Amino acid sequence: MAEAKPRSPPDRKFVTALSRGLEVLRCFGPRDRWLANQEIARRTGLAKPTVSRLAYTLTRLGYLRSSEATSKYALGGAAIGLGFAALGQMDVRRVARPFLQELSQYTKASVHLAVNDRLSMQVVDTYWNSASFVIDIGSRVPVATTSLGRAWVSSLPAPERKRILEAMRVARPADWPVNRKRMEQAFRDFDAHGFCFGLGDWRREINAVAAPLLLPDGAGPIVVGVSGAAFQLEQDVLKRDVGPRLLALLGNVRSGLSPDRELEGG
Amino acid sequence: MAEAKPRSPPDRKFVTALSRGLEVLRCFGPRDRWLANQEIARRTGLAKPTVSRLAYTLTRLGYLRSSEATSKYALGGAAIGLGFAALGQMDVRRVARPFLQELSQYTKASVHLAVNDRLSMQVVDTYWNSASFVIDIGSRVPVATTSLGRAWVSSLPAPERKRILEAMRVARPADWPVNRKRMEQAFRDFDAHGFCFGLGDWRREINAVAAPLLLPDGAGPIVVGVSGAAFQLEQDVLKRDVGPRLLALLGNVRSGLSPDRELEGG
DNA sequence: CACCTCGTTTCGTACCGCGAAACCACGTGC
DNA sequence: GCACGTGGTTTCGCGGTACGAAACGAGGTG
Repeated sequence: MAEAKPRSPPDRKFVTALSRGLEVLRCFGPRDRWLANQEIARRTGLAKPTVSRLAYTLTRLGYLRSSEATSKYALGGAAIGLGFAALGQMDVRRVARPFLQELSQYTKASVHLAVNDRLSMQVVDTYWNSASFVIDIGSRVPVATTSLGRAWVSSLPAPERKRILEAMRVARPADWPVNRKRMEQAFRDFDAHGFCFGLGDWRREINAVAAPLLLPDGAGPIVVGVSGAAFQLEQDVLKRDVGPRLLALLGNVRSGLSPDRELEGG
Repeated sequence: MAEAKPRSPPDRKFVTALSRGLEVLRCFGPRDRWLANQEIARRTGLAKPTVSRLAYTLTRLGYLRSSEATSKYALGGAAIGLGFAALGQMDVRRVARPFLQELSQYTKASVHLAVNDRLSMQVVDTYWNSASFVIDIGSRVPVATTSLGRAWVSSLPAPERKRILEAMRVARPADWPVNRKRMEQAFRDFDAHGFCFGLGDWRREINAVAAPLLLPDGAGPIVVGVSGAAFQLEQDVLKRDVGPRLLALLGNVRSGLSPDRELEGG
């Protein structure tokens, strides 16, 4: 939704129909598997017939599938294919794997690799050893209240940083005062140490530390984080042991990516 | 102006611009990370300015990102987000995990969970213990030459089966004679045992067995497969030990999914 | 049956997206 | 320096596409 500017858009390059179709796909969060036409219309702010046509198109292309009993849609196989095509191109994952595994073993905690998507961090790799608590691949966690998210925001240049904070404020005005305070603390942490903390404010009893990895290929920053039971990962441990190890890991990963084969699609 | 339109079907419901935009995204295979405007135009058969506009739109929405040096695009974070949103709704994965892990341990081989996307099988979960060869999450393998693909085709009703085979024939005419023979053998295997084999014809020295899991939620069949070194997983072992265990596993998974909470979105 | 609710189809019109051609921006050879 | 080649973007008028109000249809309920 939003973006509804029927009068003013001098942006002749922007293809509205495409944008709307993708907006329909975006409706499907992890929470809602089946959405009715009307619900999609409500969420996107589009007219019913429009949704009907877009959904029809998406279904024909395999991005949606419709329940037999009709009138409900769910994400289809093509959507998965698309996401994994994107995932497969992140050779960071391949390079980082052994390091992440090792760190996971050492810390006896979970190690995550995440990318940003709007106001969420999308976990694209997970390693754990005996942790009872697992953020699975595919999980999404909020930017605002996790170390993963804070590390990501911290790594952005000032203007983008500001845009994100503004978006956060608008999205959850009630939480903004506390979020803002925590975020500013995160910036200080990042400047001082190079990593950010998450101390029980996403989930009680879960502490975490995370740091961004900037790649030279123009992609958004990737974030690596360690999380585990608070009694095991006290802030002091995170700051003095886990955090520095995390930074060392990032250095290893960075040099593991051959620095000269950029933009080579082959 | 009266009369007919000789060209496209009068499918007033189909939104062309959306379809084209998604076609652009589809260009990006695992092979090609960066695509130039022209290359996209070539692959999709669209006119250059059209591609330019679609790419612009997709970039603004986060589905693509453009290299600094301009003129090249790669898949962006939103694409990943979309795929994982779809993935997160497959609670099969959650339920199946312990069983898959156990089977992986028992067989000392890799165990995969895959869904179909056109002529590929998309691996959405992987378990391995000490296997040297790993098909990672996100890998795609061909339908035609793998046990995963064969099991999937075997599970389809006759008409769809036919359609897929036809698509396979068109896509790779040269390989069709041998593929057809193998596929027919796969159908016989499936009828006889309930699973299909892959014996070194995708990768030498890799044997595999796979079986489909049909879920009551109207989704396409999901496929579970075991693969490993040929000398460890001889066909006889696959047929007499691993295969039956695989079927038992599917039974467990199926009953693990509470059979009555269908179509219930959040 | 009348009366909901929700999804799809119709249909005329506004306007959106299309693509030939012009326009740029870089490289490259001479 | 210039012509030339290549590859991407912008212009702009036209055709037809996608939009959405309203009509239609399909289930469900009293």
